[in-house]
Amino acid sequence: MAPAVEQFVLRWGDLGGQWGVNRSVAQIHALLYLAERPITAEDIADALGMARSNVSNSIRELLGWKLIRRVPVLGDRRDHYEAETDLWQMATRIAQGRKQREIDPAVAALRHVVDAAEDDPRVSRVARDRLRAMQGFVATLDDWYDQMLAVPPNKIMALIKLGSRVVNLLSFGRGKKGADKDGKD
Amino acid sequence: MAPAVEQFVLRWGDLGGQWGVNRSVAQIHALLYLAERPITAEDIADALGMARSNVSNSIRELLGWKLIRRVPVLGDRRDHYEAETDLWQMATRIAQGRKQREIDPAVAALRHVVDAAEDDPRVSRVARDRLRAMQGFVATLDDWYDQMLAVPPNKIMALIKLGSRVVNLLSFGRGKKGADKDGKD
DNA sequence: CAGTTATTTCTGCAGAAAGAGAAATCACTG
DNA sequence: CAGTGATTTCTCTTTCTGCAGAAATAACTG
Repeated sequence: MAPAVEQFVLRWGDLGGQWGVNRSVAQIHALLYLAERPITAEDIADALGMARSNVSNSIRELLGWKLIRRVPVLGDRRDHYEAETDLWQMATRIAQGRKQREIDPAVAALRHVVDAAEDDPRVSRVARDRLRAMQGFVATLDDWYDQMLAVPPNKIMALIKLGSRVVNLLSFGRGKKGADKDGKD
Repeated sequence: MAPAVEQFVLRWGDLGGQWGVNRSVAQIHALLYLAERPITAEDIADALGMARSNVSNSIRELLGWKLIRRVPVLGDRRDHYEAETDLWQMATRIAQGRKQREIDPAVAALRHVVDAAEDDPRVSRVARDRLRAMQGFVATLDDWYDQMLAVPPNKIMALIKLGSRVVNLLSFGRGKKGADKDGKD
């Protein structure tokens, strides 16, 4: 394996660790992302020096995230895998997964807490207000997140390319300071 | 401590754990967020049942993220702390912190890997292309992130309230399907 | 300068998580 | 039904991380 590829695999694996994805999973994903053609589980285990079982479990997780897919290869009974290479698809799927697994439960928990606080006279007025504020805020973000995930990738890309200029293109460019016209507000 | 408050502290603490913030830090933050008035490190240790030293370290971290601040109290030599209660400030500071600590290193690492790949004949054409694509993608997102953090909170809020309708308000609403006018594309 | 309060650093412990490998089970093919 | 590949489950080991507490240091006050 070329040093650069190896580096990428290692870095990506490490990165995954920081983001709550386990290292093996991230490494396998990295390897498949750079692979020219579909490869088998055994090849993966071989290339990365990890146990077959570990590869099997990790593949299962990656399939769950829809970041890789199984592809049949003529004349070979073994399963081969290839990665999703459309980066927007990738990003979207990761974002969806994280939202479902982390954000949604948080929102639910928060709602529950706020409900409990409403009925409790021992909770100060200040605390109650802050809880409500937090709940509203999170709900707003959550809603936004959903909407953005529903917008087709190419349009999102256009939005991003616009960057902060989007602010000026819309009506609320009428802020106090008049002349910040170059995306640097 | 009222049950609802305790619940919030616990939930928030737990949530922090999932996001790479350690539990004590998140709990202290939750407690301060709901507090009516500035409180001392000792009170915190007391309320949450953790060691003074632990509180001291956690406070230091929270100060680093600028999520809480020190405030003097008349007639009391001890230090008191209060939380930032503006949720947009909070979100912005967390986002900035995470970017600095996680995204930026990743971008740098990726750039490094791409450079290495360019000079290496052992790296296949496909792999090289994919690395470049990844690098470009991440750089774009990184740039966007920076720009958004620079936009004042109230404008961001306006954008978010618009949600996916923002797409239609801008010129590239001329997609194939004509009539999706209610934010549900 | 003595006494009090805060911070900081270091060390050790405990719990959680990750990964590896063995073995059992399942599925398919000829 | 024998043989091969794949998945799944279980357990063991190892590694990490969080947290507590002790001790050293620093800052301030009367």
